[in-house]
Amino acid sequence: MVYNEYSALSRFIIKLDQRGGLSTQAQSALRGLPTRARSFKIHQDIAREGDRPTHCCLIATGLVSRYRSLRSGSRQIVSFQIPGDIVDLQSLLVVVADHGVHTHTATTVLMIAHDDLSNIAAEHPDVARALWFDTLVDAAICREWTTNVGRRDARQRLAHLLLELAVRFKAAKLMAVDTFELPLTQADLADATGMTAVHVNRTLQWLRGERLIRTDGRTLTIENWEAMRTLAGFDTTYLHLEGPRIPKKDMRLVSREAS
Amino acid sequence: MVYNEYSALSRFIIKLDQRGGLSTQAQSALRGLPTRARSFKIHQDIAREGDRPTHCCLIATGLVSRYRSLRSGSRQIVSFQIPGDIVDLQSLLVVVADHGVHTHTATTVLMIAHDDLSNIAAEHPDVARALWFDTLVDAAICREWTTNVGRRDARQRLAHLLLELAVRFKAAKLMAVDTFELPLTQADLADATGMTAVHVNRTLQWLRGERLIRTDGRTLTIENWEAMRTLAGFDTTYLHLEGPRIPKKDMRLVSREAS
DNA sequence: CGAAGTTTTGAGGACCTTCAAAAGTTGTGG
DNA sequence: CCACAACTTTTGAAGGTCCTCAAAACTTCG
Repeated sequence: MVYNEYSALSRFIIKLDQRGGLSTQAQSALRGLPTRARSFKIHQDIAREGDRPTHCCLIATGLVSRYRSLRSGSRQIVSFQIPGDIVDLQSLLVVVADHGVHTHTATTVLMIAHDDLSNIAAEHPDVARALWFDTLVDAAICREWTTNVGRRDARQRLAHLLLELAVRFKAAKLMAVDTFELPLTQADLADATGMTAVHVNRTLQWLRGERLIRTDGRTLTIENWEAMRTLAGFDTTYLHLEGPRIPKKDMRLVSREAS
Repeated sequence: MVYNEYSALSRFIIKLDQRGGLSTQAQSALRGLPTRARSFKIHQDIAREGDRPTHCCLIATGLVSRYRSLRSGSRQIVSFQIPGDIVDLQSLLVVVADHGVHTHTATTVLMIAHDDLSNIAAEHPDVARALWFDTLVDAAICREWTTNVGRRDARQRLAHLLLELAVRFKAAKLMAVDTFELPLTQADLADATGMTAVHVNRTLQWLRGERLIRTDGRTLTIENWEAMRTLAGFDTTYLHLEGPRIPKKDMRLVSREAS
């Protein structure tokens, strides 16, 4: 998987466009965004709790997680972000980060200054709407995670997480057929599902034994989608892949003065 | 606690204003919003999963929760909303609701048509920003809940939830001193913390025994804030009570054409 | 090739659940 | 205003899921 900066920005624009329909002006404005590429090694923190960032990070390549850490030393991963996602879009409005951002692979991001993004959102109502929608999907995924951790047992939890990642990779065209690279350790999966690494190990063995998944190194294959979906109670609605509600033409979220 | 419609809308406007500073024009525009009051009995569903709502609901009086229900019959509450909160602000952009809304007391809400709210957001950038910020705080609270359910034990979980509610009630000026009405059953607390009602009961007894809280019917008193905070690892940052980052004056999230 | 990290396995135990029933509270209709 | 039903809280006992600790096997990487 190789991406250059152009395709990273493109991926982002395509995602926004699929979701809400971006005007061609908005698209070219986004393409003109000043960005600065930055590389991170594996297992680095892109941001820390308490930071007051001035830039948003668009993931070009790699996999990152957002996490909260507790005084006890334990960690809860609250989301994964894949190429085309903006990490910390919320930082546009929220001053102080309430969570950290961690790389799970070598990662390149495009840094976009808050001011630049604000300006484009100001000039292009459809961009503002698309960005807002993005944060709403983020929230919906988070609600699903709360449900996952709160009310499902270990097997269901893990199955649900793996299905979510598979569906998101598919939607982002990062995955062919049923197999994808999942560069997460069992400890990472544990931090995302509220389990221990040991129990993740045993649960994965069970999923493999039931022929629901197959693993080969860091490659994961969903062997039996239907059984996985049934087991996990997985329903893609919460990912809101269908895009936002479009206001009637004269009811734009944001309108220019006259018109 | 008695509220009329006027104070409900006021409460909402005050909250937005505290958070971001609303222009006086924006405030009066919001005050002029056409609303329709609607009453719900206790234990009713204001909305269901799969709904496609056309209105947002501003809570005037009462306590409601948003929840997801699983095929297994269990339920996960993903947030509580109190007077001055808008439930389903996300429905402005997200077509199909991924969760239900349930009343825990008799509740009155002000229904605000999506179109009306969109229009005001379109004309007043500071309103659009305030609404967006509101959804971001919602997401931040959800991340904290995921962490709570995923990585804290029963005592910490329950303490954390009670502290959050106490702090939010205080911020909304719905609570004097350390005592407030909490019209939730132990089963409700269980659904919010991912526990069983039985274990909530035992955990509450422990909290009472340690003199951390006191209960009298549906009245809850935080007896020892400091010990509760330490126990739960509670830090108010995630509630973002300080309000949003304000873009530089010519860098508004949304700008009128000329200016 | 050695060191560090990851996966796997085992054993014991803790936390929390489940089931069941009693005690207490609230709400409703006669 | 009492009686009764429905709900909520409380208690007990038994058991299962998941955790902790520990160590071995395996993999990755410099």
